[in-house]
Amino acid sequence: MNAPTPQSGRTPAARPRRGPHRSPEAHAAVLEVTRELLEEVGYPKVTMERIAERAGVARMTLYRWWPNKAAVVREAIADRLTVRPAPDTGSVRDDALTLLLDLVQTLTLIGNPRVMAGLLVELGESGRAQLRDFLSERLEPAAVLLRRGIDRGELPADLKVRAVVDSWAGYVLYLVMFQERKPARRDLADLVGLLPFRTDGTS
Amino acid sequence: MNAPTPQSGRTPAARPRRGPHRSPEAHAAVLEVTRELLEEVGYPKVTMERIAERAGVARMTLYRWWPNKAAVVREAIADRLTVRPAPDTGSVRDDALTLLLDLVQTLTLIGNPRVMAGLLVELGESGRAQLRDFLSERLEPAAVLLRRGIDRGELPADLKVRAVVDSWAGYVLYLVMFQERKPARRDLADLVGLLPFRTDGTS
DNA sequence: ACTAGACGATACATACTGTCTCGTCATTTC
DNA sequence: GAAATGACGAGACAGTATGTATCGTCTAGT
Repeated sequence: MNAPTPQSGRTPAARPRRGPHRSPEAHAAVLEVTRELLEEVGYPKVTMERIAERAGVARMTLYRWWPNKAAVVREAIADRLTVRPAPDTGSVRDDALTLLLDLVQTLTLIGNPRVMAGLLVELGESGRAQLRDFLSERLEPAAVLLRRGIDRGELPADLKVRAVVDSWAGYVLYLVMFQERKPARRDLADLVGLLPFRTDGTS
Repeated sequence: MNAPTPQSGRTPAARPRRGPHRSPEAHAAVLEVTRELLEEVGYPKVTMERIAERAGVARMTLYRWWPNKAAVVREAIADRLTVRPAPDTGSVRDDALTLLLDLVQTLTLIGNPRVMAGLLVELGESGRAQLRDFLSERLEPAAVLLRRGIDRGELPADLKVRAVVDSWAGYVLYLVMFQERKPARRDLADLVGLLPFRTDGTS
């Protein structure tokens, strides 16, 4: 979502500096510990104090690098999320399943209610916009995949790609966040099976 | 979700009591003000102090009737949610659209990120279970509607009802909560249009 | 050797939560 | 009416969180 080092700003050529540098171990430890704590005790009970203690740093050090708790949490999650291109094995049915399984993996972390809820709460307007963009970006490969299916004649030309993609995203988020259930391969296959394939309507 | 008066407990015959009674106006005002504040400033900034101030009661009065802030918020939202049966005009396509439009209305309140996020955060394990049950209950009519369609032959017998319902719920929640966009009638019609109607495959 | 600066420790102001106590006053029953 | 019941407001309080400021120390680069 955004830069890993909030303060460094622009230092394109990495001009060497005097004195000691920011400890990379501490940085990584903080993010790791934050993720652990989020899952263990839930957002409200993740305090700067607790993070500092378990990461083995002073609380001041946290405030030195992050403006507030929300920023720490945001970065802790952000550096675990990547976008992958849509697979292309020739079968929309198979590729869609692969893509959805992958999406489940991503959203199982971000969608964990203990994690996501805290984010949504503290994130404020701009943070929510970031999240929105992240999700959209993360879903683009699904749209690509569907359009490819249309081009190849596997799917009807008038398929509402947007509707399908949004319903897929919603499906996964709904199960993970609200039903707190990780959809199985079978569930996802059912979901894909709803698509109006031109060859052989049902499985 | 639960009882409107947390403390009254069991008083089946409403045995008359001496002295003054709990002010119904104050009670209603608190809930109303809480809803207002949730939308205005978001969960974290909704404090007991602010609620009390705007509702024109003492902070103590809040703690007299609710154990904590989460309880106030929960009740404030709960008394705005109801379950309605599935419509039945004879056409699954039309009925589904009606039902989805109605679902959007409900989830636009509960799904407002400012509201929902706070709930998820503070609600804890049991609260999330309540929410889960509420959503499931709220979605049951959709399943009924689809099964009716299958019985009447409008939809194939092997339709994965569960998958459709969950994807509908997810779709609406995703748009409302994450994209912060209220789906239009058109969008919902597209969604319904994805169903594999036996008569006339596409719209 | 010198020095910038990262880090830890500590103290601090502020804010919110939730508890407690007390005095006042409206309501309901006798 | 009169008395009792208890809802309410006001304020004090402890506990805990956030976020800021200051200082001394120690270390990695020049």
